[in-house]
Amino acid sequence: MFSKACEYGIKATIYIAHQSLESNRVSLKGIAEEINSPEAFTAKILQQLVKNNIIDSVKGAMGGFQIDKDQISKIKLSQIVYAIDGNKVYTGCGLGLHTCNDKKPCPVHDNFISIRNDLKKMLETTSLLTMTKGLDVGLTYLKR
Amino acid sequence: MFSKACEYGIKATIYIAHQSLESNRVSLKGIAEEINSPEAFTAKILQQLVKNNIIDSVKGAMGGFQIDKDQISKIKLSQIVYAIDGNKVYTGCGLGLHTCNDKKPCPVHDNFISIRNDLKKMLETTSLLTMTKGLDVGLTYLKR
DNA sequence: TTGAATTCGGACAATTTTATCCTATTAATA
DNA sequence: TATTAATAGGATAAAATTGTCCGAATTCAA
Repeated sequence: MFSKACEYGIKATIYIAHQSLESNRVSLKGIAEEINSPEAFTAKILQQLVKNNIIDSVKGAMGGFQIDKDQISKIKLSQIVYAIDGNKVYTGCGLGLHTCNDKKPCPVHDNFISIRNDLKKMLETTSLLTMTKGLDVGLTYLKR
Repeated sequence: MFSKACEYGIKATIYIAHQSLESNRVSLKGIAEEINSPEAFTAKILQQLVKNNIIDSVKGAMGGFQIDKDQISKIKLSQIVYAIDGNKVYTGCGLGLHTCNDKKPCPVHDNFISIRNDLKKMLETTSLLTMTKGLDVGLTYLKR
């Protein structure tokens, strides 16, 4: 569904948010360990998230990544996905046609449209805060 | 959502079905032209579909690809997708976790599960016949 | 002010996916 | 039976994605 890069990005953002809620700034190394991802590759993805104003970075010793506490409930899953995978999740035709719309639909257009809409809606309504919820009670997990 | 190979596979199968309904056997070349796909690559995909008993092939002059007329309503979109992309559409966790289930869910597990179920259901209930329907009336398209 | 810890960014490498090429095999038909 | 039109299949190439390495820049703290 998403690219590997996007999966890492989502997990990293959730972890950063979770730590930010407890006022902890986290390092690349810590993130990669916690979400089980290749460190250098994760660094690239974090850079993208920084550029897209989803997370903040602080350089230098004691530096790291963090998210403003009051942003955590405002950031939506859709923003993270968009920052890394672009809008292909939303726009793409199920069969990869360039022009596929209600007027010139592909043979599976109608079937896909509703599922795509549901997915879009879900991404746009799921907040970062929601995704961090289960973490501390050990209800949800970021690795394994 | 699907791989390029899978997209070509779906389009090719729809085209073959459409022609088979009119008792026409079609060649690789004709298929590739009709669905706008690279010929040699399409050949590989057709081989997979043949091996998975979704389409039939006839070698030699006047050979080509076809589908038994009475199979066309029985073949489901899910079979085509499975033959080419395997079961990752069904099983994969939204964040790519190895172990992600109701007992140890990832933070987006519940959100994904229903969309995934809807997708699965759609793939399993959409028949090849259904997908060929709009084609002859010019209601749906395989290229552009 | 120097050293250590850290992110940034460019270049590169490995892997996977997509695509091509060429030869072998098969079958119809002249 | 020879020719021709087709699929089958192996080897290879190109492109995209995933992953690594290393030096530069920045910041903290001794």
